[in-house]
Amino acid sequence: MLVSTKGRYALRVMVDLAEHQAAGCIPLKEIAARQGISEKYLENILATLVRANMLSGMRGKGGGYVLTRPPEQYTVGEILRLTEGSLAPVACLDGDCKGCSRSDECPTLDVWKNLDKLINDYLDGVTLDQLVAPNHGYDYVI
Amino acid sequence: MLVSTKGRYALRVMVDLAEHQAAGCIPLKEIAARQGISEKYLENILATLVRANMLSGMRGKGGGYVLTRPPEQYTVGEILRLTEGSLAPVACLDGDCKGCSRSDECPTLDVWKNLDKLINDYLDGVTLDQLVAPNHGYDYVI
DNA sequence: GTAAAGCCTAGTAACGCAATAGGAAATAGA
DNA sequence: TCTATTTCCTATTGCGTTACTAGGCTTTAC
Repeated sequence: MLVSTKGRYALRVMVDLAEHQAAGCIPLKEIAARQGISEKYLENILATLVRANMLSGMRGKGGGYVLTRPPEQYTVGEILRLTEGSLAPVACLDGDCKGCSRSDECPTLDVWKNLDKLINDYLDGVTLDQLVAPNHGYDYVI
Repeated sequence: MLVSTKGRYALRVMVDLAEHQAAGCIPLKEIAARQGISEKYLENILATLVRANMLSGMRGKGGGYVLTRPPEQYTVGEILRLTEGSLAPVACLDGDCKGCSRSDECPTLDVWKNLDKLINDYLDGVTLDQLVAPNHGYDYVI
């Protein structure tokens, strides 16, 4: 599996925040309820996004999370690479294993490289605003 | 990780067999040595390929493995789908989880579907003969 | 008959994933 | 200042999958 729950949840949450950005700070509780994800698990995921400055978290009463940029400036690729660690389709292209002793003569390496580029290019071409439902684009603030 | 060692090894072995097909039956021992893969582990992988009729195994002295079709009739996609079970990039598209209760409204589902198609289409477009090293195409039989 | 090969069923150690637990620190409002 | 609400931080745990390993049986050529 290329993308685990962590990455999938992260993406859904980012879309959720984009859809509700007009409402300002959104507390984790609200996102978790809306998305049907355990609050504790979401905490981990949001922490990763905050540390990478994709979100900012406001503590205390009335706090919550907000996007740090407009939705069109996030790509799906960067969100997934961050939360998954890597989107490499095989270990051969991923950090540690890089520089396999057979890479010079490996007949399959090009397939993996092409696949890797295909995946990353596609996901880097999709931005968050493209995933926001049309009817949510202009939330009214109550 | 989309593709594990099982799929990677399977692909390398298939290429190896394609390169040496002129030599007839190739015993597991020889492939394992050439590819630097544990014999016992390779056994499992080859068993899967044989059961799917991608290879045939000849028992007894002088036995070994041969391709059942010409290399240009194998796609990388079918080899990997067989050995990996599935090439779906997310669990949402894979057997059990299919029909997630949120799929009707999921804003990210299209991304996964597109990615899935991209991956499978690419891998189905690459055939085994394209991975065979040029100098191995016409092995001399000794 | 024997050596060389594939076939078959288990078993196991290590790892990563998904989730949980418990508390510390910050903040707004009463 | 007290309290409720919220994020932040560091573990820990159960579970399934991956990557192998073990041992024995069957087939076949010489």
